[in-house]
Amino acid sequence: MGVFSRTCEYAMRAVFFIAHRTPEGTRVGIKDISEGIDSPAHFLAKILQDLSRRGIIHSAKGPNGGFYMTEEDLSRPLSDVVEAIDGVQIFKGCALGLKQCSEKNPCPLHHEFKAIRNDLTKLINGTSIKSFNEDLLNGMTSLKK
Amino acid sequence: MGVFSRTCEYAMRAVFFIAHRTPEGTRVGIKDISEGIDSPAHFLAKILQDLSRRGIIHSAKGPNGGFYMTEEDLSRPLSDVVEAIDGVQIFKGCALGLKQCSEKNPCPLHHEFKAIRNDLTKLINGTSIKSFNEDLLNGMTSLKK
DNA sequence: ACAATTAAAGAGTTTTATATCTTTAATAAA
DNA sequence: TTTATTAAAGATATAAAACTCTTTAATTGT
Ligand code: SF4
Ligand code: SF4
Repeated sequence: MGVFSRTCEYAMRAVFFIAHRTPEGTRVGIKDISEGIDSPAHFLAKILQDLSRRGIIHSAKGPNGGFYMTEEDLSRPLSDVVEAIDGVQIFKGCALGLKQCSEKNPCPLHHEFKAIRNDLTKLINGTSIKSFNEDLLNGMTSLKK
Repeated sequence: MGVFSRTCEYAMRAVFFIAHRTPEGTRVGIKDISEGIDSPAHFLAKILQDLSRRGIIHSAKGPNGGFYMTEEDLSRPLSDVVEAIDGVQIFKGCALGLKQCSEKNPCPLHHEFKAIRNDLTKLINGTSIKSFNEDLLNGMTSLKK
């Protein structure tokens, strides 16, 4: 596995996809999303239900229903998605899996690892979904496989 | 989970522990190691068997047997351990789990993420087990929980 | 040769992550 | 009010990771 769990990868891709596809109060269905980001539809449904319950994205049932994101949703940092799925371990946890981190008595990887962890936190926490989305709209980036 | 799998965390801790405990041709048994790094003994045995088969550490059966590391073993980068257990995904894989990485058409996280991934690679690949071990011997770092 | 010690190997079990399928509830439009 | 459409929820199923227990093989010292 990479840095994030597969579930979390799907979640992030889906969030970018929804953000990209629902600019003006429109909605996008689970089928479109799962095809657009290449993930199993039913599994992704579970993930989006979870994000929706947490208020990270929004959804509406019925005809013309689907998933969408409000301006407030878009202004959230990507870390909200990651923490909802994978928790904070990736931002706070130890490289060697030790329970207590001591600055006084650190494990061999401590100093460099901490810097890397901080950079990751800064990237994921310090940038809004919207700003990633703007890159997508500018055609600079892509979610296609 | 943190950056590495739990199995990989055990492997790294065990390697540092063995390096620390077998300075002059001595050996250390699975029991001592598993207690020293707080991991399940039989499970760790499997992991060390694997590392031993790959020549990353060495072992000897019988009385006064156990695990040990040669000078050559110690000079290896920690990335050998990580790659043996978790593979190269962590160093090469995409944040969003996309299959093909395109510099031309990158995913939204690409640029910053790549930098972080490179830093991690540099840390794990660019430093020998011995040098971590020297920190341990100097009492600067610890594996105790 | 024999007994003791140690890792290696084999064969599970348990837990967690990932994935699928079915049924229900909400909404909208006719 | 009925039908179509959509997400939510529930119930499993499958696969992978983590862990345990038992047996075997190698080595040492007596
Ligand atoms: S010493 Fe550093 S790497 Fe180790 S657990 Fe603490 S913060 Fe994490
Ligand atoms: S675009 Fe960047 S983050 Fe995305 S898969 Fe490629 S290298 Fe990884």
